[in-house]
Amino acid sequence: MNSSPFSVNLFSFFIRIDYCTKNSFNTKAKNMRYPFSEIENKWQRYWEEKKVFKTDLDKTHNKLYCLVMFIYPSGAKLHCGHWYNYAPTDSWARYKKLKGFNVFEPMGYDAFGLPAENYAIKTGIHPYDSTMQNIKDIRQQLKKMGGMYDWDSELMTCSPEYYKWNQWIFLQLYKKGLAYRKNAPVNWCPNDQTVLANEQVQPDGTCERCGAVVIQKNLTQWFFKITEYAEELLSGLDKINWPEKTKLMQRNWIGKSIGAEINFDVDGSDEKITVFTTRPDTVFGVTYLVLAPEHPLVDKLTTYVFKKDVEDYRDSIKSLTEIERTSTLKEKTGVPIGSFAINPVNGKRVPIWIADYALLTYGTGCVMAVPGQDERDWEFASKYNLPVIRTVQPPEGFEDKAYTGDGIAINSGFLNGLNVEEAKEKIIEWLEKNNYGKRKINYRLRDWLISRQRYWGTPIPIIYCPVCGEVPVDEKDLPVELPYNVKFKSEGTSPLLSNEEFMNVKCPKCGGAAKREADTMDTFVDSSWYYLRYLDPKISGQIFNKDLAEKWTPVDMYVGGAEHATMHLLYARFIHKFLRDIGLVNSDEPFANLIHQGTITNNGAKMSKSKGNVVNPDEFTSQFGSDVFRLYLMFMGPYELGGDWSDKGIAGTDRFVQRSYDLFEKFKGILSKCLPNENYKITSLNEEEKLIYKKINQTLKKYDQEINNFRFNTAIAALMELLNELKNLDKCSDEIKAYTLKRFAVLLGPVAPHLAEECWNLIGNKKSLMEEPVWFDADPKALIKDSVNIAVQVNGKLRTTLVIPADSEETAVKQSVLADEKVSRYLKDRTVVKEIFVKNKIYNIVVK
RNA sequence: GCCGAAGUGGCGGAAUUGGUAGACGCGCUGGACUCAAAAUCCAGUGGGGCUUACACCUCGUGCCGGUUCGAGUCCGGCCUUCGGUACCA
Repeated sequence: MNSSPFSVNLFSFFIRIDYCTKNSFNTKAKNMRYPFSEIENKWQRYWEEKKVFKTDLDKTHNKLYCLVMFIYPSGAKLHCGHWYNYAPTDSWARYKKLKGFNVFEPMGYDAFGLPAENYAIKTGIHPYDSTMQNIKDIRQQLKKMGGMYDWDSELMTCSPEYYKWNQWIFLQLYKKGLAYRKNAPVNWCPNDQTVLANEQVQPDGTCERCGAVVIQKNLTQWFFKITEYAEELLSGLDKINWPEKTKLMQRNWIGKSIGAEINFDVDGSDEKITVFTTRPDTVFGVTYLVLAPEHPLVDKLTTYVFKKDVEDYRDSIKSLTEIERTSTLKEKTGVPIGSFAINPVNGKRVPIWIADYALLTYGTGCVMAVPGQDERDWEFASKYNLPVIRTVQPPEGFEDKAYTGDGIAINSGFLNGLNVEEAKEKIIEWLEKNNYGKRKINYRLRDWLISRQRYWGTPIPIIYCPVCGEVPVDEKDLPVELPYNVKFKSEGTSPLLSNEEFMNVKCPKCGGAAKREADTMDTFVDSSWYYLRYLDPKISGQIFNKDLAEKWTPVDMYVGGAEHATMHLLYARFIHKFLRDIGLVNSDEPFANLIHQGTITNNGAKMSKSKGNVVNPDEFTSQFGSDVFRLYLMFMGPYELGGDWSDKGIAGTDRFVQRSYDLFEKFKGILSKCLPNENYKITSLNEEEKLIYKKINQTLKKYDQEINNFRFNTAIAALMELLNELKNLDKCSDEIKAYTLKRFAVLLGPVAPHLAEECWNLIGNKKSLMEEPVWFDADPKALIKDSVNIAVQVNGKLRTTLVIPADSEETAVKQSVLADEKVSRYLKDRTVVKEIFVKNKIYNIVVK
């Protein structure tokens, strides 16, 4: 080589490059100590080829149905939020499998829905095509995650074999009068161009899906009569193990109120006004009645003089949005209509008003106003100078406003002197006896509006015939297939209208020309019974395998987001109860246990494609592998809490995996050297062995408790503590090494499934861990502590800690306590007043 | 407004029935290895004080008060954040 300066430079330059490359290769090699990609592929292939996760559903002994809410196959694919939902739940399922349960964990696709259709409007790509593509991608991602899903049970709601049974359910409900059509004021989302159920409108009056402000429209729509089950939906909550807050939300949503209906005659008219009240005891204090402005009686009862005022008032209400109108912040408004009602209990003539605070959709749409006992009535009465009569004696010092508490009835004729509960009973008896009213329970829950003016959903199986009217499709003609060719222009009418071939049909009754219903069903119908179909998703001729459904439901563990509290989780309970009533299932509730994973946000906002803040798990799994990522998600914090996304700590779980793998590599094949006993006598072990033997057994116990209760973060912390302790495994006999590593590998099984299989295999096991599940219980003898640390306090302040033999009695402890200089110096020149001793915990001396 | 949950180091978070606050991890600091860096390993790591040092003292779980020998934990009154709900008679 020529030694010109140039070439020397060039040479050193190359050396440098070479060096860097080598180093970066080394770095990589270091990172690759645990070849996750190879190992994960290997075990995923093994599980799949050996059908390790195919559940034998005929074996119902120890059955455990573990379910996560199925996935909406959106274009954003799997994001961190999905992983956070699925991976820990899968770890729980694996834990149960290792413990010997026959676990069924299926996965499927909630494949109908708006986003795919909106995507079609934007891009022209058909919802079917985009959905199928998304499912294909998501299935691959799910497999890479390493879930133990039984892929033979996979289902998608957009297949005719599935949605046929949505239609079938519709027809069964229809037969029983539980699916019906009515004209009603309904929620309309101007952005999604469809109606929405009450449950799908957010508190601020926006659309649950897209956030647009929802408006009210009067339309004729299909409803499911969920209110028929209101009482059972309420009482059933006491029988299921769900988070209290979720049950409370459902209770509030159902909103049961107990009271009475009271009939008021109208002066000079044959009409009666029936009001609903929870406070019939206050009826003597009625000073006016209020009707909802839209109430049909208003037209009949408004007197000539008041006609214009009433019309003007109604117009002024119309210009307000529903949110403005129903906002509690807004001052109540109203006008009198000129008529008077007669109070049945005392014959008093009271004016009838209309006001925005009376809602047509609740109760009878008519309210008896008792300003003395109701805050809203008080506010209204003060504004319009209406009289106030107190009927319950307020406590002394009570200031000028409505009194809603308990007390003695006053100004109330034959009720005087009774307390609220007694008065309620007595007045209801009186009303019923005199035919002026009756006991009545009302619910806030409304019927479930299931029509959607959209394409990508289940067609409603109804035909409209000019002669026969509304005719249900015959069951044998199901499914009413969703045609492929339609125009995806969202114009507030159903896209199906654009397909003549679909729309025009012969009437099943008379054979004449008729039209199909062009609306589709709310996709929450699909998700109301999918857990039953999973058990035999290909079954034809019946909605699901009844025999298996009776054996396998209710679902033992259901995991999904809390945002479904008053939607999916309510609808599914309703449909389950209906299916029970028509003899298809034998349980009252679909989900026996429920857990909500917390929400993973990104910069404070929920991850969504539209917000552009979706964190893609692929970047982490390609760098660290699935196990490290799963571990990290579980280690982040309490599962039910969620939190804001940060990848800051992922290095910690990566190190844990690397170090664990190193340890097993180091003691590769240990089981071929020796077979460890079930347990060891502690006294036969050397000091290091003793410590490790105790630690592994303590960990078995702790881990078991933690993971059983979905406390993955502390379960993993226990494994990390164990691994730290295993630094000294070298100093143990081969038997103890084998004993410990066998158990450690099993503990890794749920939380790091691929790593665990590899480690299990490394130490010399032939069968895969998941193929032949193994679990070890802790040796109770190893859990016994022979010495404990007790805290020694003087006046409640920690002065020292002492190591003493476990279960030492007070007198023995006292000696060592008093002998300690750190303690005795605080006792000098003081008198001991009291001594508190808690065995194995604390010795506290109180001095003066 | 009402209902529910939660506030603990620089950060994520631990803490059985009231009994040694800060497990585990991240980050940071120092050291070892290296020509050097990365990786790895070892040690330290709540604030303040004091000491040559070992040690010791003191304050600390959103704020104020209470119960108790002892309070992150129980009680009363607030503050903040996040969910749910919105005139439901």
